[in-house]
Amino acid sequence: MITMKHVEESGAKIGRPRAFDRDLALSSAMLVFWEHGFEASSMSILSEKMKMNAPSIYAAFGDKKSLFLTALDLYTGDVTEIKKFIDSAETAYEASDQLLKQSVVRFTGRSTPSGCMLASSVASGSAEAADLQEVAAKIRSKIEGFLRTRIEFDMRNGQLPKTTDAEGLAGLTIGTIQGLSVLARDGASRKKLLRIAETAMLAWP
Amino acid sequence: MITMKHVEESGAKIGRPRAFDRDLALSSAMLVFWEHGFEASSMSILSEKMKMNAPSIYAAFGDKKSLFLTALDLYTGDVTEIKKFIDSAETAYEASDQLLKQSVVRFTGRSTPSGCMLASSVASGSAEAADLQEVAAKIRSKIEGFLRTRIEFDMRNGQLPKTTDAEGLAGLTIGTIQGLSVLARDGASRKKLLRIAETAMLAWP
DNA sequence: CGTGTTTCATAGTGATCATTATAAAACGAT
DNA sequence: ATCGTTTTATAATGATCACTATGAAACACG
Repeated sequence: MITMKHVEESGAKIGRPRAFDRDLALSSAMLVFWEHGFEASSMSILSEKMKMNAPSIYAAFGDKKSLFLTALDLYTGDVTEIKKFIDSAETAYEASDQLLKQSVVRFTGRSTPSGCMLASSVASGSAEAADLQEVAAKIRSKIEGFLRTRIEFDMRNGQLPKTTDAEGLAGLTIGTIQGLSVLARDGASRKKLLRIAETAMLAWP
Repeated sequence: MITMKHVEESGAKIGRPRAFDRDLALSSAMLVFWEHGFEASSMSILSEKMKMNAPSIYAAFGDKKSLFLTALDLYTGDVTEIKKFIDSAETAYEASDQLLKQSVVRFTGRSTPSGCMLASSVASGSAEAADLQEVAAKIRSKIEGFLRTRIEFDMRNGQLPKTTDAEGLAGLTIGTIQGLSVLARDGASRKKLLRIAETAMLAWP
């Protein structure tokens, strides 16, 4: 165990070299989960798309749930980065507008599945996968909290009226993003979704 | 075959009587699909909740996809009724507002699963279930069309400005409904969702 | 070259999937 | 009571599920 750790830390290669690129394989797994969701993504198709045998996947990423969570991490990125983005925006309005527009762009990428992985991959599922739904819910809740805090900040600073419904606007933004994901998966064009996003911003004072 | 048809038409009972209530069983199936989605709803748990053996289910509803489609029909009801509702409303604004509010109520019912069966049950899935996703998409598209037509009607009648973005508002309404479903499944309260719905209506001119 | 270590590839594990074959049960009609 | 019909219940079908046991392959090091 000690030698193992030492070897890993020094970066020396011992034993048979891996035949896969970890980042690439994880990215492939992300795309599979993104497209088909957690439950409908079988280990066999994951194995195929990741170009890894099942035992290699388990050795590198743990079981299917762990793999999914790691892939979800790759999809969402660091949530504190989102907070930074929201806080560093000119206004809460601008932050929400950008969030919506960037979501639309991401949901309609040509080289990725349609919609939002966070929204669709665990939208429903068996009781055994309920914990994954909670993970997704918590991420949404966090982002909504960031937005709401920023809106309240703007209200105190006079950039938004004191009567603004921070909870309503933050919820609408997150809700609209999730709704845009559904429409994107239905095949709606980027142009149309951008128009819906613009329309949603009309709700702001 | 001729006798069979005749017997069915005349309503006479022949053979062993069924031990299940078709409507009740279908309703139970709907609840299962609503909660867990199409793929995660196994025939074994459907069989349990419907209080029917698998062979009885297949005899009465066909295969799993047919059962799902029949259950989805029960959930959505007659879409032309929705069109009637939209057209008979005072205004397009009122129709959209009512649609949002009724959706929230339905998504947060105490005796039913959270969220929208149309939105969550086929939000993702295997390639073999892609046809079901299309069915859901078409229903959404139809309702969106009804709304858009009504908005354009109001624009011509002067109840809405000529500059109104009918596509944007109709899309926002449908999108928001789908987004509200996600938030409902996350555990958001009816009160909070109603506030988000109200906020969405602020986008109207 | 031989040894230790790690990963690879194959082939399996039992469990569960949707679906169905089989036959007994329960009825109306004869 | 027997027959025809329909539904019941049990048990099985092959396929696929997530996951793993096993052993060969491929490297660094002595």
